[in-house]
Amino acid sequence: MSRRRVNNPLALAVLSCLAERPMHPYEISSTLRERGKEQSIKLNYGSLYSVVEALQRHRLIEARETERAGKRPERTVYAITQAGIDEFEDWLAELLSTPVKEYLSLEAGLALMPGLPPDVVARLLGIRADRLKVELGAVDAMHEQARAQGLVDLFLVESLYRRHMLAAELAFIEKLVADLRSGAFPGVKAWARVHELRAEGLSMEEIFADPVRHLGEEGRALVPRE
Amino acid sequence: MSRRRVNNPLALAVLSCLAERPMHPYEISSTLRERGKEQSIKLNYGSLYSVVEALQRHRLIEARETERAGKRPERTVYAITQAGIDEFEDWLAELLSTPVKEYLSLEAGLALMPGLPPDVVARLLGIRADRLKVELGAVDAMHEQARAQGLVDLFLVESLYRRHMLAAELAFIEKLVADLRSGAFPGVKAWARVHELRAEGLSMEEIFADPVRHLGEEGRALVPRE
DNA sequence: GCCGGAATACTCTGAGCAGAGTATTCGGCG
DNA sequence: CGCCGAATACTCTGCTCAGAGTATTCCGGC
Repeated sequence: MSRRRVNNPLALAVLSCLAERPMHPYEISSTLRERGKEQSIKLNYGSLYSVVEALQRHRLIEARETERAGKRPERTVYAITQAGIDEFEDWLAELLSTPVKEYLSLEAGLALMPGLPPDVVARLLGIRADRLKVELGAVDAMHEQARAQGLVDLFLVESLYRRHMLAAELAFIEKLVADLRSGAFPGVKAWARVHELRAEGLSMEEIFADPVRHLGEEGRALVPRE
Repeated sequence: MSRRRVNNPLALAVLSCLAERPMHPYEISSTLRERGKEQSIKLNYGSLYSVVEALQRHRLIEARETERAGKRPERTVYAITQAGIDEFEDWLAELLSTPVKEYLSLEAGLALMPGLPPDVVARLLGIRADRLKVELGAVDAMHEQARAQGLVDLFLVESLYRRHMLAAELAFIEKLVADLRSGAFPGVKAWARVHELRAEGLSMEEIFADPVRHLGEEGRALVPRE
């Protein structure tokens, strides 16, 4: 089991809404959406209702009343408990203070990148760089609009963080693509050669049985010592 | 349903191993571990075996033989199919070329950060910065050791990416902490005041019914126009 | 030669969660 | 005044996957 009884970050968002005032689940979802929090916290109804149920089971929130406006379906209004407030503050503090290992999809991609030839990888990463630029443009436009509407940085800080990380990724990718294209990336020749040989029908075992013969001096570097 | 029949990145890693040569599941896990890929791709046995089963169901891999060495339990050796090779290349290409929205835990934390008073947030983020520095040191030490053992960048690239992103996060956090502490962060006074008032028993509604009275001129900025 | 710990090689279980589906009601437009 | 689409407000289903548990075997030390 993970540290928290309810692990989904959406539960933290629910607690943060209910810390302001009692609400019913759909109102929680609308509030989060209005404030743009669904950009940072994945929100879907399936999860929302099961998360609310789980929070109630653990007495972090409690049902207040079931009201009905007009002929609309019944809605249960929930309020946060003292235990819920404590959990919210403790959880949020942990989130801010403690880095956790996150498995980024690009990290997986880079880890397996030798599975494609270097020129293909360079082309694909080039495409990624272009797409990142488009995304950055969209984020910037959104920020400008938000500021024009008088929104302060306090409510944009998560988006500013996102922008910062996107820009960092772009910088890394552009450097990597440049090195792959220029040949400055060490071992790129041998890496390309491996794919040529495999296309000719050689197996990995055959190639690495005598790397220097098949790949040249650079091939030696592909085989870790010890 | 998501685009891939088998969605777990671990499945991609399995395909990448079997693209080299047939293996049995436990050998796949050892191979990934040896190469340090479990730093970038979450690997646990429960997932591994269900992922292998799913890949087989979709004819991306197929069972070759069940062998037994000595009295060890039976092991099923799997080989990749042509469909599996196609899926591997297509999937990897997508991973490299197409950014996907990932929900970072810090992004969630920052989005909900107004739920704690600014001085507390600054302290917590300061702790995070310290921890990030420790992590960066560990990654650097690991890289030095890997290079000393003759490992080329090709097999470290995902770790270099990770390092780059950690450093970027650190830079963002340090700037943010400095702005919070110096008061350069817009709205920080009003934000602190909201928490004081709440501690005195006022509700959010009461405070925001007349923000300028409770929070001063700065309070106006906390209420978005329109 | 026997004991303990590491390595080998999985299996089981159940909670969580995503995505799709459903039913109702409101508001605006022709 | 009737229709259509958007908004409201959920419910259901099934699959994934994490974590813990299990059994065997090898190996090194005493």
